[in-house]
Amino acid sequence: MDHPTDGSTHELDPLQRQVVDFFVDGVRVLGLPRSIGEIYGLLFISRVPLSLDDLVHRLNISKGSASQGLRMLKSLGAVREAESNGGAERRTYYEPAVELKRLVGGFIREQIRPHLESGKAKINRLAETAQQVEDSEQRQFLCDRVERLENWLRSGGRVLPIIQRILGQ
Amino acid sequence: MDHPTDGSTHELDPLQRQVVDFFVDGVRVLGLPRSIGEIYGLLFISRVPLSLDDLVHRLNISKGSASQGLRMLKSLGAVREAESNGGAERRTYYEPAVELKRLVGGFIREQIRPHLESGKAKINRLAETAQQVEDSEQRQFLCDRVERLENWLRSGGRVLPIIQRILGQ
DNA sequence: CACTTTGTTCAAAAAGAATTGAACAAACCC
DNA sequence: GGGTTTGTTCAATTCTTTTTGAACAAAGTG
Repeated sequence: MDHPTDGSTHELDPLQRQVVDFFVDGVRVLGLPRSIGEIYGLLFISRVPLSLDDLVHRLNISKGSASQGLRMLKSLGAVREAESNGGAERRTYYEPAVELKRLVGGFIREQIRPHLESGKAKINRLAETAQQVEDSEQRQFLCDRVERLENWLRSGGRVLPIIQRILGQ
Repeated sequence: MDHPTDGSTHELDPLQRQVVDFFVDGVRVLGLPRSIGEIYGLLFISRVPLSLDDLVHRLNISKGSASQGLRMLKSLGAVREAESNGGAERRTYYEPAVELKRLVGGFIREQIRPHLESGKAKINRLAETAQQVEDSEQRQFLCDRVERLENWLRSGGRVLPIIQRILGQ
């Protein structure tokens, strides 16, 4: 009962290592944990879908890490469950989404939009507070600043769809 | 010898607190440390430039933190040293850059471009390694993937100037 | 020069985030 | 039901990053 899904069971070969490291660095820039990069990287360079167990063994990470990592990658739309061949396979295998459009879209939806939304809410509260300041000079200054923040977020909101459009070829 | 630069010396008032927290959250999304958000936030909501000491006292952070935070903010182009009034002032005061264009430009230059560059370098090495794979099917697959990565980075490189242009009004 | 004021540096401590692993659930099989 | 295989959850641990604070430099002042 062994599982050499791709021709190799343990230990990444040097090229796989290079790719995994590339993605580890990549996701760190995005503020995502290392394991996410490892998992996605290995899937990205695999010709066949891999199971959770494959990931655990090949990357030397815990089942917990692999499970949580896959969950997040799924929520980002960066991996999907592969269509099982027969119906006789109960283990699920994962394959990467490799279109930049999808990856960027998922990241924006899951990681950026929510922050923009909560940012807007905070600014609204801020505007209220600023309105209540007695001193009119000071109030004017504060309202200016708040307005500037509103503009920032508006710009952010406008730029996202454009990014998505450009990255969708 | 006291320094109530802005009318208050200690303790942020509720509005200042709200703004600082807003920026603390904001910079965390960008993967920058909390202190950066605190410092920029307080400067952003101050009508007059503040000194390192002002920041230390008002934010309850260490001199070390304030010094390093200001250094980073300067390198990002997010704060600048204020023109000293007379010449009789040896302490330096800081004020925020409040144009989104500048902030985004600095972030792209300091945090994004370098990663894109090093990413390109890694992909080049990757391409070499992939070329040397014996099995021609496997080599074909790997080269496809590498090419895809190259496209991703190219797209990234193309999108940055567009973002900058849009955010510059 | 001795003394103060302002700011930087960096090793050590604290805070925070990710990973582990063991316990648990769910689904399948005999 | 009892046993196995697959996957999830979450408190405890480990690892990373940030912050602190004390020592140090630099520059001004009397």
